[in-house]
Amino acid sequence: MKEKQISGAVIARLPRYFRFLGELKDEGVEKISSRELSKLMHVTASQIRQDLNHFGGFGQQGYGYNVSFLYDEIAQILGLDHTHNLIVIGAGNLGHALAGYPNFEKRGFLIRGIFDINPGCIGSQIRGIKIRSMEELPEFVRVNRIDIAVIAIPKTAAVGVSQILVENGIRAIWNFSHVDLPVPEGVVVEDVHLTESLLKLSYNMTQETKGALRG
Amino acid sequence: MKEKQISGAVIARLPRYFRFLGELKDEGVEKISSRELSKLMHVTASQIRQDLNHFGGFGQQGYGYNVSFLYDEIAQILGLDHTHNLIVIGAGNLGHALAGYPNFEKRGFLIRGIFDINPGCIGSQIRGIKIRSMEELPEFVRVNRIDIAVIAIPKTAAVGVSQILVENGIRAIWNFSHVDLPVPEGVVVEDVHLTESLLKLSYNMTQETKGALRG
DNA sequence: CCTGTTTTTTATATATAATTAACAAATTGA
DNA sequence: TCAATTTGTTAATTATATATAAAAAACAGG
Repeated sequence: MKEKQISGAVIARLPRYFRFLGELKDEGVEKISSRELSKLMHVTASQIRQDLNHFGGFGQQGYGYNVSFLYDEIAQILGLDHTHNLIVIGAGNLGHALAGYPNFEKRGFLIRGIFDINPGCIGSQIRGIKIRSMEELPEFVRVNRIDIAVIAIPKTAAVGVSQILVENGIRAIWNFSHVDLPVPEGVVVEDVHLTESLLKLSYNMTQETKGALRG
Repeated sequence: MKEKQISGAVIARLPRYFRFLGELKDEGVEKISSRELSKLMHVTASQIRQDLNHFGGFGQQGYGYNVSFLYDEIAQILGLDHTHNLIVIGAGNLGHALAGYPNFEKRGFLIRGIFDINPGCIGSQIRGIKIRSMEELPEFVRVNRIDIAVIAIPKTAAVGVSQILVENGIRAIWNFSHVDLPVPEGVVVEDVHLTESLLKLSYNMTQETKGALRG
């Protein structure tokens, strides 16, 4: 009954476990111990065991973890046991790239629509999905029961659009705009701030250079 | 003389401070206290003060922080006081989007070349930058003193390309492929694994739904 | 079909790291 | 001059990661 709060750090590692297990599964590996997996992933075996134990005892003493079973369990934990309805806001370069990425569909994230303000591109298609005008957005989200919206528009427009989305029942926003979106309790936001990622890279590179100069 | 090791968590927050300070600067704000900034950024004032103090005493008691000065200081810490030479590997949807993003150039990240294996697109241009064949890559990196390579190609090719890059003196890789790149000491990698980000979003959304069902 | 040894998980304890709180010292501005 | 601010820094708290100990299962050999 009581909720065990799982830390964000653990959650953030889960998709990586999932990726490695998927690869092992594809290679036909049947079982793996935390020690073997730790060598593969370059994390401690202790951390792997503790992370997985937050969600249940998936392993067996003396045996290890069954790759296929663990893979399926993590898929369920990540919410991949059913499909999700997605829309992409913004048909610029980035929106185009995201809408055209086939791997998302493989995981059950189905792109139902693309929206843009530019009249020049409205009506054209990306991978068979029509680009619609922003005026259609509110009704489309409600009628098609859209779960997730991908925001790939400039920051000046992003906050306003996110409000419209929230008002019409969106449950999650994958935010690529350079702004922190204010959303009410219950709506989930995952930020991908590419510029910030590049700046982090720049910092680390600069530090390496300094280190090299010192010897 | 001795190196104070600054934690990754602090580094990861630095670009966000930089973003907010940039916005304040644009709005003409001259000074700000850690308390005001904390309200704006939704972090504790204590954390702001402690984070900034890792790099130096930029503030003044009774006054706060000078926005413009602090902005410039962080820019320097992030390595933005000089330009960087970039190349993009992969002229697919994502490579296209990244190569076409004007904000990177504004921050001093200059895209010097784009590379692809597809003969169909070699020779064409993105924002005036020619797409070249992969055979030209090694020499191009050396001759043009490329600092950073953006990897936007499938994982099957990514490891091989990263080795070529390292051999020719690349110092940092911004990795969008779904694989962990093995690089030697001194070469920096920043991963942007979009699928993993989406899975994290999916998990958090799933949890919210469960929470709502319980009431 | 046991049995002892090895493997490996799970549970627990310890160590490390990160965040928040507290406060003295400095500065401002009336 | 003095009260109100606000930093830099030290201390306390909380969170996270690692190491250790205990329990369970597997397996080889008789």
